[in-house]
Amino acid sequence: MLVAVVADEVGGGGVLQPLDASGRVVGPPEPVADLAAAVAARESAERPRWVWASGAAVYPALLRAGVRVDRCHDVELTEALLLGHAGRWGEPRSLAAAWARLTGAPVPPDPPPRPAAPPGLGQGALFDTPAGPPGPGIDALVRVYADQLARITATAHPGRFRLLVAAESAGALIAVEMGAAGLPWRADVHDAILAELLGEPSPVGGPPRRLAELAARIADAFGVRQLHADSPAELLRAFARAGVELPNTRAWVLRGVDHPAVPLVLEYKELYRIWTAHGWAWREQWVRDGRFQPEYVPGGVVSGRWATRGGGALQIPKVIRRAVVADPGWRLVVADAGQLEPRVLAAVSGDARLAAAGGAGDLYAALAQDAFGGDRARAKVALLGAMYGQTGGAAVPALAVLKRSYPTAFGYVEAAARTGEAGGLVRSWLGRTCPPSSVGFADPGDGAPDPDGAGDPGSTRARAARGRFTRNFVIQATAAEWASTLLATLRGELAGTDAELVFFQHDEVIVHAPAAQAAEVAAAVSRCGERATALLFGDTPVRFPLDLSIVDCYADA
DNA sequence: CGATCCGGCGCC
DNA sequence: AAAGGGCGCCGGATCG
Repeated sequence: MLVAVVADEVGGGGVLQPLDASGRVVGPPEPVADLAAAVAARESAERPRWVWASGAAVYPALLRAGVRVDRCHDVELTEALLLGHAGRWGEPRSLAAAWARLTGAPVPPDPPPRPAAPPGLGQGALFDTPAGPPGPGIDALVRVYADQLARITATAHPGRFRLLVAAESAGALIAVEMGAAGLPWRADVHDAILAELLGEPSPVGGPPRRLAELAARIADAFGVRQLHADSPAELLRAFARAGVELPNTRAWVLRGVDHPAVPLVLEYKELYRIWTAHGWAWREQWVRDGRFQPEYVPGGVVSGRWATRGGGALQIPKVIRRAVVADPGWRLVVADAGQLEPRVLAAVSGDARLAAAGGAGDLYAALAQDAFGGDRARAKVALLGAMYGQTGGAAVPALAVLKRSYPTAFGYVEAAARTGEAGGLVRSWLGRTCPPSSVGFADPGDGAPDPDGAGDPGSTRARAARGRFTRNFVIQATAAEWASTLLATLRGELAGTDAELVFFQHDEVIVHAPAAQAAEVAAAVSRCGERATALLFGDTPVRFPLDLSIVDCYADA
């Protein structure tokens, strides 16, 4: 059963429209005065798949009203996937835009992305329904949905694309729920970490004690009175005065320099970053009532990975993770898909020999045993180099071994690279399509000098970069699909329990669960990993094992 | 002056 | 050891 739903602009009402399995209207539309109540009643009665314009727009208000739904079809996310598949990446994806394309009307641009809102803000209905012309009605929604079903059927692998759409739509629900739940965060532990690393905070908002000390010692080492160690330009000048010419001040460049300031600068950079990116100001802005509540953006990355808006949730430094602590009587179930991308390559390429290695718990070790004379490090370098497009350094001989022993897998990523270099598009396993090369490049031919050709899509350098991007895309995007599928099935398993999904980072998921349920949750995560593998790849010999731990503190996982 | 670019680094 | 893919975020530098 399907039910299309649109929310009124104001007042909390809306319209429901039952559909049959093929998207055809069944009976008249039903205006309701209390949309949340109507959705809740229908959900408990028949668990329909809800068809709506955008989960990100519709679901937060429902969730605030205490209504959870099991399944949905997210028209906006689906439109983006379908446009990409048709090589029309970047065209407006809103329901209004899709409706306009269907009727030949002028296509409205998508609204600009809303800026990041710290917790406590953005919770009002005001933010969900910004003032503007009324959106398309229920008829438009129903017809765009039917059109999307037809376009999905016309894709190269409709079954896979349906799975992609379902996982992407589920992701929209999970993102809203996970953002609302938040990651358990102990502000007192966070402060203790900061005090230990940085010393006392400055009362006037300046650098904390240890940073100030380091800055003074760095200035001393250069024999100057004062120096902004966080300014790359000043650092370069200071090193130049000391007779050291550097191309930049990146950490790995500095590590090769013999100068007494180097270890101080490296320590300064590390601590400075923690202070500015995850220090006291960050904690005050993003942690409320013991929870860090970032806003997740499913499909926010072209490869299908999630992004976040504000808070840097996907870049929490390891040292700060000690502040992520389960509530008393609860546990964190942390699951990490180890070696996900090489396993994806083994599965999608159809390379039987690599797939056999992928059946092992340690793929790199199996590879080493099979073809690299037992040298695990070399096997790892070869596989990563093949997926990232590495062309130089120690990876070269290892890549030659890989090419000889696993020609099918090697050929898979090579073909993706050649397609990209030639200006073509590549797709993930389920059918997500990469953006065209024009995206992300400045308009060429504006007469600006560009000696190395970095910004010119036609240059050798740009073509090579494009090849590395498409090479990686087919793997990274498929890995994201495996992870989304796991997440969607796990959400289903956790429904009706007290356990909550609280974090998701590319290939890693955290569930906050009552201690007594933690073992059961861990088993569920395992099952969902196996189900994701079967849904994507059928009966592949490749395994996708999860590193599972049940801990009080994220840092102990 | 604010807006935008860029270097640098955190995560995967 | 060196360097390939994807991001977000910060502050400094620079632009208009």
